[in-house]
Amino acid sequence: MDRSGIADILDEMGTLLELKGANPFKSRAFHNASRTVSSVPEDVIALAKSERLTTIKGIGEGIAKVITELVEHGRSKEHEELKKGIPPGLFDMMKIQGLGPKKVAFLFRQKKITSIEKLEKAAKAGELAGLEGFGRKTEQNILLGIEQLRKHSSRFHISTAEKAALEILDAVKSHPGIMRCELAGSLRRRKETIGDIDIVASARKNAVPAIMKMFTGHPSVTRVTGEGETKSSVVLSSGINCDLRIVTDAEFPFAMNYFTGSKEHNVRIRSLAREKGWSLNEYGFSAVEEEGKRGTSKRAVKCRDEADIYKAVGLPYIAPELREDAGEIERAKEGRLPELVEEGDIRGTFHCHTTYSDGRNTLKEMAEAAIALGWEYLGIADHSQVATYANGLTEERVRRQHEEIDALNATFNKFRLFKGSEVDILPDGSMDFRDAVLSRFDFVVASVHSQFKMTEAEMTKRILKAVKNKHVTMLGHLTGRLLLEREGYPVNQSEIIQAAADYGKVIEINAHPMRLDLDWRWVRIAVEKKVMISINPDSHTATGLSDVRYGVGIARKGWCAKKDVLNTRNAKDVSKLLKNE
DNA sequence: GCCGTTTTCGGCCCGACTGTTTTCAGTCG
Repeated sequence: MDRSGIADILDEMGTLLELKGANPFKSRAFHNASRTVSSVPEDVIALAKSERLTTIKGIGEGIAKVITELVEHGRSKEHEELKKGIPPGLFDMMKIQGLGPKKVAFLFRQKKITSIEKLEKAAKAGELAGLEGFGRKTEQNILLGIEQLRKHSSRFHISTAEKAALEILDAVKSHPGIMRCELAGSLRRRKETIGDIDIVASARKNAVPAIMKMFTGHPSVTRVTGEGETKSSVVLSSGINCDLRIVTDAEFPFAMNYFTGSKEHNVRIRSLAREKGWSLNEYGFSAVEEEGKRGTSKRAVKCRDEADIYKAVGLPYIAPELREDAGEIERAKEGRLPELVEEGDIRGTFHCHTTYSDGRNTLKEMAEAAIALGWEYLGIADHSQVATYANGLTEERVRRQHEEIDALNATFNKFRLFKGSEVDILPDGSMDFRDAVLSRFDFVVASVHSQFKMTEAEMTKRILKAVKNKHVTMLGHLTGRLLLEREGYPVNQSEIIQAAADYGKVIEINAHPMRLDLDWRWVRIAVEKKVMISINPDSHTATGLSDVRYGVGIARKGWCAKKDVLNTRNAKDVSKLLKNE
């Protein structure tokens, strides 16, 4: 069993423990271990085989045993024991807003409800109201929750969420009573997909009711699910939940920190605060009352911004993108946080399509858009010949495109177009152009566009062959990770990243918002193995070039420093690097 | 189940909101 399979089982075991009403800290240990397994840079499989799993923080004797069993036999006895008597439908039921493990387990025990369908039937028949802890209101909310679950997938692409968020954020910000107001949550942490939108604001006390009214009455709001003095929740027309929290200005940095999360990061920061004798919540630090020591405890710390909070717990500022409790706190303690790449460091990008294949804009228009962004170069990479569906270029058309690029380059002052191609990796792992043609490009992006239904081993072998091809400089949207509804294909990312390191290849972060398919965890592993990263928008339009920022978000999550990113180099250095030095 | 510069036992982050209750449990983030 591979890493993600192990992570899934551990997570499921955590949920099973919740459903069975086990010690909540025990179930949390499994959920934590699941996250750890999918995010540590070490090779979990190898550690299991050499009995060194417990060297990983958060994996002890018990969970190590489960992982080892999964690696060796593909199944775990303890997992199977836990699953006994728990219908799989209960997991679906827990996805309904307002239904957690306790209520789901209760409904199962009392009413033998084992699926969303049965739950819906019971709720519609009015059989739930009157049960212990259930009333009319809960029954209605369950039906609404089911409806919402069916209508919308529970997560949204960052680009969709950002658009919806900025619209309502601007409206709230415009209220004269607002002092500070920002996006928090996973949107601020720049995750590829967003569960809901969090807005944190500070405001004058007497303006709060009016601001809440303005928020819940915004045209993009379709349903108000909660309205309180400090917090209101709504559902937007796009189906995304959006929360607004209003605090005082002194509390603002604490609220920002708290609601930016991640939850796991917060837990760690709060522990650090505790070690220093403070309790930390979304409003500030307060002294922990020690028994018999009343009044002697230290004074609360005032913080103007988040950096002050980190300073108070003995850490340097940690950028939101890093706050996943994936090693950032240890690094911060050691003063070894990376100096993250910034959007402003980007000097150009690669893997862009034009009207030569399936792009919407001409070479010249793409170049002009890049110049308008202040970039120094742009890498053109239209499709290769086998991609007939995308109007892939024949050898003859490649020649013509190169002539046009040469002519355009002659007209530029301080800008350059690089000649590239997104060449298909054919099912047998060979490339879609002859070596003689490949050698004419400044760079070659190798991508899979066909025969997705291969096994993981077959697909990995196919891509590894391309990695070893000396004309290939860059691997295009390569992990085939399933992101929301998009089709994916299975590959062994570890092996491919290792091969990229061995053969000096560049790995692409596909910045196209619908194709953010390189998980930040893998970016981080690539960075640790010193693989060069390229942030490419896979743009088919001139306006799409600015999508690079989504890739920058993922790069930052993956701990990319400026030096790890190809696009931060000047044109001359890029040329050298792509020529394989 | 995991962890330990006080610890191998006894902690493990914390508050708002909701809907159900009549003082609180469950859920969420």
